[in-house]
Formats: sequence, structure tokens, C-alpha cells
Amino acid sequence: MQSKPTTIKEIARILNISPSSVSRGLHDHPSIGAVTREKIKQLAKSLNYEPNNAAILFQKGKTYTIGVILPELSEHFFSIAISAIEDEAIKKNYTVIFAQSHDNYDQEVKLVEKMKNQRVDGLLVSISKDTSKFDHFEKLNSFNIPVVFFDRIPPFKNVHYVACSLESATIKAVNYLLKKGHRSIGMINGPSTLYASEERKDGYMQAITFNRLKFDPSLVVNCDLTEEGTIDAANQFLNHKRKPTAIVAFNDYVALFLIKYFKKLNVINDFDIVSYANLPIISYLDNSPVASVEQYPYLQGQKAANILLDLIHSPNSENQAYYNTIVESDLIVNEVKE
Amino acid sequence: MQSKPTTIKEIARILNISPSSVSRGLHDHPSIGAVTREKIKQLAKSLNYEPNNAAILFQKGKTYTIGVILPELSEHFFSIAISAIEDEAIKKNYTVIFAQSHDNYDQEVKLVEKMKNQRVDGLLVSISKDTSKFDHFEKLNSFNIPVVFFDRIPPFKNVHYVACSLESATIKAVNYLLKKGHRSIGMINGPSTLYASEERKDGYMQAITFNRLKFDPSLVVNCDLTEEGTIDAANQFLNHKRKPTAIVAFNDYVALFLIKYFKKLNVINDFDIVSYANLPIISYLDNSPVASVEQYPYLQGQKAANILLDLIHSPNSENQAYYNTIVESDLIVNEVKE
DNA sequence: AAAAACAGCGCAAACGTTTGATTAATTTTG
DNA sequence: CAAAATTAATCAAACGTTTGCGCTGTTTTT
Repeated sequence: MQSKPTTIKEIARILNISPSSVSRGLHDHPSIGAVTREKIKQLAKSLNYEPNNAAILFQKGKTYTIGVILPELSEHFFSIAISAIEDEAIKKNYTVIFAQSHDNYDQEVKLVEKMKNQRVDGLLVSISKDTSKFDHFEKLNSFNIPVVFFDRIPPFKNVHYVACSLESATIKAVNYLLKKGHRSIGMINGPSTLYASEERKDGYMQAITFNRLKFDPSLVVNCDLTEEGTIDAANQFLNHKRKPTAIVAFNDYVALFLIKYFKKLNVINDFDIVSYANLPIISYLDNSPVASVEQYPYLQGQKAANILLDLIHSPNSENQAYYNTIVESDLIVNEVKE
Repeated sequence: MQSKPTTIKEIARILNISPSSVSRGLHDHPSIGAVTREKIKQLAKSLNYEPNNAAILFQKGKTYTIGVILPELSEHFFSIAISAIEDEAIKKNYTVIFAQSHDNYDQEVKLVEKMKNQRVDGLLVSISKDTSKFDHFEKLNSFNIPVVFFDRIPPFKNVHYVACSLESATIKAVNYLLKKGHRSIGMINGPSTLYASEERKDGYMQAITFNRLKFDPSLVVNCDLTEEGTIDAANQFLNHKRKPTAIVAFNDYVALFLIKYFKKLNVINDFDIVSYANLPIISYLDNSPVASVEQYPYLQGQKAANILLDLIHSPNSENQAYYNTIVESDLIVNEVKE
């Protein structure tokens, strides 16, 4: 029953013309007469002709496909980002293939390899937590496959990237808390190996010193981002000689653990919490953070995709300019509870 | 700088043998001698040979790619499901391409077309809310592209699908509420056009009548699933002559709106709410639903992917058997507060 | 009326890989 | 020792499409 798909050759045979004419006819090439063109198009339609993409891609050496490698699709941030990427890609008639590194360096290396074999026209990457070497991306250069990093980016400038400035976002957050009158502000930071932790800490310090306050290192504690780790950190604050009245949490998950713990101890009202947005509904919580750093995943995905498509279409990239795009993140203040 | 990728032809030229021998050598074909084989492999490695996938796919007429069409990637359920799909696909060395219908029928039709042009080996689909005709999938048959529907499935049996039995899940939910002593139970259902709404209603009715209670149609109200719609529905319950003491919400979003509204009216403690799980952190809410119907998105994605891969590998599908897989959904009871 | 321009189409190569059929050289067998 | 079997490699076609070039016949320009 499954008839082999119609090909250009077949149309040519039936019409007693050459395949090249059929191809040109279908593409409205000027050198094909109007009558022949119409005959071709009609027959094509009536035979349900569908161009064989694989053949075209092979022939052109382009795939009209962009690859996306990210740590975890099930994380809200990434699901929004890739949703934006797909939306942009489809506008330009590109297809998206993706794969998850599950925050594993080896897996990431494999995936880059696989994407290269698939001959994607370009690659969008949010690097895994494990990743500290970046050779696997260099190979892509020699194949002329552009790469744009987003959100989780390598710590150097000579790559294309889109990211949020967590540093300036943190400054905003701490400033906000200072303006609310807080004088002792704790920060639950991530592991010190993470670049994102560094940025947060730098932002914290800048805001503190800019406001002519003394920076107390013991108010910034590193944490493995688990529930237990969060509780440990919380305990350090509770026992601190200058017990903080506000806390900047590494992300919404940490904030969630923190709120849960503080509620249990019945001290939740002693603290203002600021967090970095991951979870869409955290503001529905009863004792939700007073403010959130919004990182605009949709926008980041959108920009990264557009930059990549630009790079793909730019003639030949001997222009040694790198797109370093910073998406300004905003502090979203939750409307105050009555 | 970007050297053209090495090809089999080139290796053949350098080694003064034929391309076919190189191909066979690389694939450990028995008819190539051990010495030649090694020479081939060594040279291939030293030249960084990478098979040109596009060429292979074209040649074989297979793409080792499965397509996924779903309504909204940013919905938690789907992001988990596709995450599972990718995990399964990569195990079998398949690649995943995906696209979002944004719950739009026309878009869905286009995407099916596009996937077909891409010659995906198989298709996984969760249909859009808009979709009531299904011709666009029939075409795929003649191209021998198997389709497996998941979660949002067409309302007939002669297709492959994986889904949850919302009916039995609803029975469990209502039974649970009845056992807790509730005698008047409201249901905020979705639009009546949705199959999912029908299932919920059927389950509700079955549980009610099985327990020898009288079914009151006015306790099941349809809703457009927006916040306003939810409030309307809530008001109907509040003004009901037999004011319900428990409510089954269509999903977590509805539950969220409901909780927010009831809190505002300060009547939240008058109701037990049961919902269908969409949001991972809803149980962190202060007045969270007492129970949730878990629909196991990861499992559904996993099963759907495996069925599809089975179908792809099954010789020729003249076996008129359809996979109709039901993933039992469970009622997850939230641990009682304090 | 010759030269130039052009319209409309076909030829053939090319993209990189795989694979059935074939050949040539070597070894085994009765 | 001739015939058969085995081994090792080659040939050539094929997958479907695109595209530079060339060819013919007609129309326009000088």
C-alpha cells in the first residue's frame, strides 16, 4: 500500500522532460516557460510530490537544523528557553534538535560530537555544571559550525554568548533590601566553583561597599543547593552574632527549602527573602520572597537563536567580532501582602 | 582555515584503494583483510574522518530521527515527557526533533507536513486542543511513518497511544473525598469539548453512583480554565443550595486560582481540594490540595518513545494490532499538615 | 540580412555513502 | 593437478536533487 514517495525523476519521466527542468519549474526558475511550469506543478500536486529533504540537505551540504544542548529540559528555565528557540527557528524555517547533558561533562562531549556528525548548521549550548574544559567546542570551528552559548556560559569572552548579568542583578537585589532598611543581609550562595556563585558574591560585595557598609564574609555562605545544605546555611544565620534580617537565596529551590524550614521554626516573619526566579508559581506561596531576580529565559532563548541564525547566514565568519549579549535582569518586587 | 571534512573518497584516494573498501573496512566487513582494515582505520583517525550523516541518511532512506509534536513545551507536563523521550531516543541512537503546535490546529497540520518532509522515522504527538479532525495524520500512513499519540490522544482506538485513564483516576479522587466524609463534592471541569473533560465527568459520576449517592449535575461546572472562569465556577459553588465541602479542580492551575480566591474570601478552610498534577511545587503551598492525581509524564514519554521505536523496527506493519497503553495514574495524598 | 540576444530546455556532474555483483588471486579439496 | 572454495578487493549503480554549461530555435537589434 505504501507507495514510494513521488520523486522529481518520476515527474520528469511522465512529462517527458528532464529532471532539471522539473526542479527548476518547481522553483520558479525564469528559464522554464510558463506552460511547462504549470504542467509540472499540477502533476506534482496531483502525485502528492514532496521534496525529499534528506536528498536536498545532502546536496546542499546544509541541514537547516540547529542543535541545542542543555543540562535539563525539565528545569523550568530551560524549557522556556528552548520553547523560545523553537519559536524563532521555525520562523526562519529551521528545525531544532536537542539533547540533554544532564549536567554531565562526558555526555556533553558526546553530544557535541553527535551534533557535529548530524552536521547541524549551528549550535546553541548551555554548558553543564561539570564542564570546565572547552576543547570539545573548538572542533566545531574547523567545521564552520557557529556556537552561541546562553545562560550557562564559559568564563571567557572570545565566544558568542547571551546571558544575564547576575552581578548587576544581585546589586539591585541587595540595594533593594538595604533601602528597605535591612542592615544585616545573608546570602546563601552556590558552590564556590560555579561562575554564577562568583557573580552573586561580587554583586553582593559591590552593593554593600557602595553603600559604605562593612562586608562581613561570614554572611555569605556556600551551599550545595540541597535541602540539607540550605538548612545548614539557615542555621548559620540563625546563630550569627549579627543575625541577618534578610536573605538572598541562590534560587527559588533554595528559597523554598528556606521558607519551609523557617515556617517550621516559626521564624518566617523575621526575614525578608529575595531569590532568583526558577519557579513560575513561587509568588503564590504564602510567605513568598519579597522580590525575585527575573532572568527572562524566553528572551535569552530568543536572542541566542537569532544571533545563531545571523551567524549561520553571515557570509564567512572571518569577522572576529563576538556577540556578547547581556540580558539585563530585573528585580521583580512582589506586591506586598496587605 | 576550515578544512573541508574528510571523506571516504579521500581516504580511498590516499590509500589507493576503492571507496567501497574503505567503507567496508570502517564497518569491519569480513571481506576486507585485517591489514587493509587497520590501515584504513588509522588513516581515518588521523584525518579526523567523520561520517557525513546527511549522505548516509540520504543513502539509507532512514533518518534515525523521531519527531515530537506537542502543544506547549513550557508546560511542565510536556517538558518532563519530552525529556523522557529524549532519554529513550538517545539510548537507541536516535535523535529528537520537536515542534510546538501552541494548541493551534493549523500549526499542527503544518508541523506534521514538515516532519513528513524531514522524513522522520516516526512521530510522537500530543494533539492540540483545537484539533478535532485527524486527516493530517493519515497521510503519514502511506509514507510508512508510524505515529504514537501520548497524553492528548484522538478519541478512537485504531491508533497507537499512551495515555492516562483520567476516568479511573477521577474515581479514585472522588472516592477518597467520599471516604473523608464529604457528601457534596464540586467539580470544576474543562470545556465540554475536551475529551479530558468527558473522562473526568464520567469518573465523577461513576464514583458518586457506585457509592449510592445521587448525582447532581449542577455540581459539575464547565470552565474555560482561566482565572476568571475559575472564580465564576467558585461562585457557583459558594451560592449552591448544597454548598460543596470539597472540590475537584481540573488541574493545578485551576486549583491555584481557586485557592487564591478562597483565601481572599477567607473560606479556604471550608474546602478540601483535589487536583490533577501539573505543577511540581504545588504541595509547598500553605493550603495545597489534599491530594493530587499524578499522571506520570516521564513514564508516559518513556513508554510512548519505546513503542514508537518498536514500531519503527518492526519489519512491516501489516500487523493490524494497535498499542493502546494506559498508564495507571495514582492519587497522591499530601501528608497532613501538623 | 547578418549579428546579437534571448527564451526554453537538456546534459551531465556532483554531493558521500552503501551494497550487490563481479573479478582476481590464493588456498583447499578430492 | 584440475576443480572448487575461499579470501580480498574492485566496479558500478543507486539514493534525489541542484546547477553550471551548452544547445537549439526564435526574436530582436543593428
